[in-house]
Amino acid sequence: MVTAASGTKATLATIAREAGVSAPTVSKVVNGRDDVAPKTRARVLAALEQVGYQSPVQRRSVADLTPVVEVVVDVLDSGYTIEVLAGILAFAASADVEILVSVTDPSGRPSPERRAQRIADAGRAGMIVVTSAFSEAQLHAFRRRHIPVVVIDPLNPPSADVVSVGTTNWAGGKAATEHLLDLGHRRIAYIGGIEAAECNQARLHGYMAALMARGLPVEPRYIVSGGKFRRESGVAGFQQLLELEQRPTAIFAGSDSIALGVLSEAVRQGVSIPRDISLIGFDGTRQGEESVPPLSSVAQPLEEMGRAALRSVLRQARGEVLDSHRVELATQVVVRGSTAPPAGEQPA
Amino acid sequence: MVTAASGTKATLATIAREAGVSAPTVSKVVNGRDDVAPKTRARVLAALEQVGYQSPVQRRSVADLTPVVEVVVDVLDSGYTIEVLAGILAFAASADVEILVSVTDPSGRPSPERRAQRIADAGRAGMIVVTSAFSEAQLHAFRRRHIPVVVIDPLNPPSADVVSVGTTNWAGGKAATEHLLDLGHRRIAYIGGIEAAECNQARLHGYMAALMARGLPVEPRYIVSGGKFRRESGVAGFQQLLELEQRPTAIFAGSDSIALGVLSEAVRQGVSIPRDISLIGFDGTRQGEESVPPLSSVAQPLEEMGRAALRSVLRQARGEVLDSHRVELATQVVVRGSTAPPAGEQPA
DNA sequence: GCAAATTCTCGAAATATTTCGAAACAAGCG
DNA sequence: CGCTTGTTTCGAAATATTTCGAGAATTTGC
Repeated sequence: MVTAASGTKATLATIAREAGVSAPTVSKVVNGRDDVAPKTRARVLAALEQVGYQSPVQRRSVADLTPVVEVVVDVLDSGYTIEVLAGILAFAASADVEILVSVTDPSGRPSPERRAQRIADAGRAGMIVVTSAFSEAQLHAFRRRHIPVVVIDPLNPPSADVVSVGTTNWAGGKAATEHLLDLGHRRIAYIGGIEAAECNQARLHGYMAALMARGLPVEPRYIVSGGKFRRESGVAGFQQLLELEQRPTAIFAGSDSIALGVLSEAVRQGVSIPRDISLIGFDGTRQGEESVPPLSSVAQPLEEMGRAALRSVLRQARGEVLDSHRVELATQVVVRGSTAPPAGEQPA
Repeated sequence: MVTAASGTKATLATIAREAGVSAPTVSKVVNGRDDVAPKTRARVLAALEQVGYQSPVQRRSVADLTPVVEVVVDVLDSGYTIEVLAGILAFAASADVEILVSVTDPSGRPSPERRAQRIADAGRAGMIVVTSAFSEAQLHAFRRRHIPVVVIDPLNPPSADVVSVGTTNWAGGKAATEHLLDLGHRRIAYIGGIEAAECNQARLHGYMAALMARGLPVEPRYIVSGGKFRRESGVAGFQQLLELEQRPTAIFAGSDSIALGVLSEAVRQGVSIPRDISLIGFDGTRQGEESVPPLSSVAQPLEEMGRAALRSVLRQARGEVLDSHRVELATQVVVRGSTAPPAGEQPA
């Protein structure tokens, strides 16, 4: 992209001559006005690309203004999102960046296309997408405008050229299941979140891998999925599991929110946790820590993820080359009060 | 400020002639460049004032760009803050406003003065301060620049000319206490948050008013305070109350976070809630709703408060006159599972 | 199918901003 | 006090953006 401007600096007029249009038209393209025909726009864009032009306002804005990074979240009521956000904000304060939070309107009111357009036009230094599905096309639109994007725990499998931050979901799922196996459990259920989500798949497969490694069968009736990563999924999933002839003795929930749903439904049904059924969540949120009994969980370094994401965005904005397009932080099984050996058995 | 431009529209050149400088100089003043001598700047500013000039970028930015409102929070880990923020974001999405969140750095790194300066310069449409203490001087700085500010649940008592949104803390404190009294409790404790905070004082006085109205004495040993509105305060406060010779039979906690701290410490100490001790919180957060047992609480319409604050900011930004500088939304006692008649007694 | 109305494109002219260098002023030094 | 050097302030010229109107393209109305 670095074009050695041979002698003369690139000005609007240069581009205009190159593209065979007037200077105002080039200005309009650069500033994203919409009164330019697509064909003309393309021609100007090509010329722009060739010469590597930067408008003075652009030059200034990267230098002076404190950069603004837009964070897009889907819902704000999960402990997960909040802790990631807290990590981002903490790092932002020390890095002298401002954070603009927006919620993906489920109704998709400002159409995704327009959204992308606006974020780009508003001169954001970058964007962090938290657990939301963003189409490949949209992400591409940002890349074309050189706006760095980092996706945290992408729902869609991270394509090679999107930077993403996540955790070792597969390893975490395996570790959680192994923890339950080590306690002596053999009938272990998995209650998942959004079925197609990359992280859900990884956790589920980690769970299956752990079972298979011990020569245990994977029982489809013990795998519940189809909801979201939310309380209600836990409530519903637990009810479903209770109806089985042979109940599981332990449950691995795909998120802490789901686990908390299981927990409250268990209390309602008179099932004691961990005496009757052991329960382990995923995320390691503060909410899980504070429940009664405190929730065993696969802790993700949520705040660290937020920090890592923002750090990566800022690096990209500064034009540094990243070592890797995918950062995976380690998960860790945290044993608290919701897991115990199955009734009447000793740990293996 | 409305000056009838006689015939000719105001352009930079007009101002320049008026002030006896060149057009570029006027441009620099308008755009806040710093290579203009203070004296010259003043002269230009005066001419600008006279004619009432608005630069085209200004004209555009007020019309086109979606306004940005800055939300300043102190911590992001309380359910309170999050729900207020959710309310703000929900309303923002429908009102086509963007929300910039910043956390008040406890170290106060970018000095408050500079912060105010920057927020003003960055062209924010307004600002919402959540439960943070902002000095009168700072708020005044914003008012001078015509940037609307709304404070949610101010720590300092709201001065007459600052717009604030809050709830009926006194009435809520009274209602919570009355609920416990109605159940038959007579020894009722109060665990407060930040002692000097306006809302804490109001809740405490509501509590005292309810006791006094029934002819009951206010026992200082039943009033614990000095912490923050956080879990730890509940843990510590509960421990302190347990050491009393005559334990209270009911506790009114100054916030849900505090109540959750009490709850977990009670479990640890083997005290059953509500059988041994009744507990009621304040805020009505989702976290309280989801605890075991679910927490009785004085519900504040948190999301509604966020919405109300943003609505008020936008109204002010539009130049509308507000009916009132203080909005108080009603609280409501929500009885869930953590309150019951005292052991061995019947409700009155 | 054609004229009228509307919308879309684009560039000339008007306006605004940036760059850059030249005065004006200030400070250090022999 | 002259001279150099550095800094500030300002405007001419260069560059960029906006406005606005005229033609082209498209839709609408009949």
